[in-house]
Amino acid sequence: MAKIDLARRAEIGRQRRARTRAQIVDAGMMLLAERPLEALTVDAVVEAAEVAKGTFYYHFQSMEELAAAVGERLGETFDGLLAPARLSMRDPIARLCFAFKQFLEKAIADPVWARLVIQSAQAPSEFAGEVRANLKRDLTEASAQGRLMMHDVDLAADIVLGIWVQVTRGILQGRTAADLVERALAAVLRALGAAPVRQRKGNTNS
Amino acid sequence: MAKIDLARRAEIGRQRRARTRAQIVDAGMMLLAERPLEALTVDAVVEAAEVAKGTFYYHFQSMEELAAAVGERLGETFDGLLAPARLSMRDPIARLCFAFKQFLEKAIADPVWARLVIQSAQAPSEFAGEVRANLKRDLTEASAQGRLMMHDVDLAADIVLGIWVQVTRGILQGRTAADLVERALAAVLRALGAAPVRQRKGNTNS
DNA sequence: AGTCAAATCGACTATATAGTCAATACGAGA
DNA sequence: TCTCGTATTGACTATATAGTCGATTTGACT
Repeated sequence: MAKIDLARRAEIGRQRRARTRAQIVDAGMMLLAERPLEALTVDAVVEAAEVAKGTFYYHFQSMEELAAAVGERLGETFDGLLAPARLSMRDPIARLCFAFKQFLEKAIADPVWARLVIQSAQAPSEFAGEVRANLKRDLTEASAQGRLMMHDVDLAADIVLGIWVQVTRGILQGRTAADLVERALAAVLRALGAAPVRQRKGNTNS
Repeated sequence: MAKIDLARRAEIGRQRRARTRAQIVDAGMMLLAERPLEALTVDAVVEAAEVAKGTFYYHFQSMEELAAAVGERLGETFDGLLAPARLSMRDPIARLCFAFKQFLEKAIADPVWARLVIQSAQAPSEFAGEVRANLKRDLTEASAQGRLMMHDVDLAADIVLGIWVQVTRGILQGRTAADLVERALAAVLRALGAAPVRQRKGNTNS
């Protein structure tokens, strides 16, 4: 008899499971920040996560699956960084500027995050694709408003991404001059042929 | 006695040795174009080069040493691409434009080369440092002539390199619009705040 | 304290990779 | 054809890594 509540059991399990899984993903983030996926071993992950090998395979089928989980977590940090922009900014160029600054400032404040971003930017991952898609959306909108000198949106996206990634690399190597973020942003806007965001009726943020 | 000419013997050996070594470096270039050094195995190299494992270790102490040799070869292709510029162009911005165009056109024509360049641009290798140093030299000279809106040479270098690398990535993914190279170059010059090279007395190329 | 399903553990087998070395092949000159 | 210094070979050992699975622990609930 003893009709135990199985659903409850499962719920408890899910919580414990989530904690351990998070440990493994944390370790994965740390390690993927310093070496590419192909060079990362399961043994290294389980040692860093302080977990047995079997536990890894209980949570993930392969390293690729872990990498996907790390990518998802990274995507969440992006969403967190950009949340204010989505709410209040209607101007596509203002959004672009805000995101660019946020990303560079985050990179300055959190080198592990920066390294992870750069590693992820290498391979065409799901995460990289999403960033690019959002960027292209803003650029297309700005272009439609006649605010850009460039009309090849793909090229424009490559220019923004390229400068972003390379400046982030520079930050990791200690090239952090005064006003770096503002200067880099100004260069991006010049490259795009976009005037710095001016106050227009109801277009900029609050 | 039979006083055999030992120097001659060594010379013969050196020739055979050089052939085999070149085979291994070729294989290394091919493989390093598709995966990072940390993910490359000696077995994979010797299989691709069609030599025995012992032969690899007879020529190189480690994979790192092979990577260095590949880097050197890559550097030679750079020199070859830029040779015309060194001879005739006194204008630093003209040199920069020429190099930028050469590199992108080479990337379009030779995807393996492009992949290898991008992989090498990742880690701060000796090769990457040299490209950066040359670029900074030209940018410093241009800045001294008052031809640049930017005065942070490191940032300027990051902008040029970033756009170059990202556009090259785009090329590898099939984003090769018409006039891509010219448009990308124009964007770089706008970002730097440099007017397109105009004919000045004795400053441009022949 | 006892129960039990879920989660965790770590020893174990398979395979892959690094690095070594004695044996062999090569080839120009004697 | 034979010699001999040099280059090449591939089998071999040792180590690292992937992936499995039965044993063990955990913790809410009874």
